[in-house]
Amino acid sequence: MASSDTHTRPCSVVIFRLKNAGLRPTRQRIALAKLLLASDNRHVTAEALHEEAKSAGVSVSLATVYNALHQFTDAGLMREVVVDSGRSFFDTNTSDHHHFFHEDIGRLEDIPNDQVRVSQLPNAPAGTTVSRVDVIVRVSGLAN
Amino acid sequence: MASSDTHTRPCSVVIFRLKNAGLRPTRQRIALAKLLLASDNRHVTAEALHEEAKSAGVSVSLATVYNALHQFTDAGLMREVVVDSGRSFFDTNTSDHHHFFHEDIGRLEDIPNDQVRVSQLPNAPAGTTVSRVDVIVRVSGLAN
DNA sequence: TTTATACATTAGAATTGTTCCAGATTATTG
DNA sequence: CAATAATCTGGAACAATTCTAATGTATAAA
Repeated sequence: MASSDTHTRPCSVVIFRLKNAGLRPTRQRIALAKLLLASDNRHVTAEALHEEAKSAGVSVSLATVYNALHQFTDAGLMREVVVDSGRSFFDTNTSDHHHFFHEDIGRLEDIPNDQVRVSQLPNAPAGTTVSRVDVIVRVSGLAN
Repeated sequence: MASSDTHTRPCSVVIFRLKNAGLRPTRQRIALAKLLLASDNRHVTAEALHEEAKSAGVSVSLATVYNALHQFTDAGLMREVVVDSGRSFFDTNTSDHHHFFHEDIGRLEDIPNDQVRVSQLPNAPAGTTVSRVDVIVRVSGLAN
């Protein structure tokens, strides 16, 4: 039947991605990956994803959401962005890019790649290597 | 006597700075300000400053350390830097500058002002204004 | 000075975000 | 299908931070 097809196809893509990353395609991981990896500019906290899953009718524990986010991150399917001490954001865009952080509403937004240029960087301190350079443009509503 | 002078002078500077910021120069705030504001490149967490105060023989509660750090920050005497979800760093350097973050030891280090140039920045999203641009160069030891 | 008052400090309780755990479940392999 | 290894789960444990209500202290006014 047709409706089965519509469901099967995106699922298999997600399953392939998970297997490819060395992760067993379990019900929970498939559901979370479907929510997340459909778009390449999602920025979620664990809590928010947990809520989203629940309201999508998927039953997952919060611990599993944390596990999955870290596993996806370790596998290179997502990355973690630190903008707020107190909670972690996970970003489905794994390409080299930077962020706006809306301080008043606590929301992250990608900055289009060509709109930030860091033309000079220091050498890494002796004995270290650079693992990443983050540019965070903190913005707040005009009202503030 | 001479030794009294040596103690009195820096104290009065700190008291002046506190009063100037609209903060009552209490025993606790004076002690913390002395520890912090002597140097313009200190990066502390609340816990670390609390320990430091204790081992300097100053009795302050952790809650007061948190209060003082936030008040100093609000008054523009320090600023908060977010590099690690899970704890906050406070920086005594209030001038425009950026940071190295040593991921393996959890230490922050100022990047000399002239060693980072952000030559292109995006416009702030409609309805917002930029409150700050942070460049964080994450480094880790060669061993990793 | 003293006194009145507003502001600060404190210890410990409460909250928040996250990780840990031990037992139940499920995907995979043969 | 059975065996096994990985995964999931709810709740306890944890760490950083904030809150609270009682106590203490700086300041300004008398």
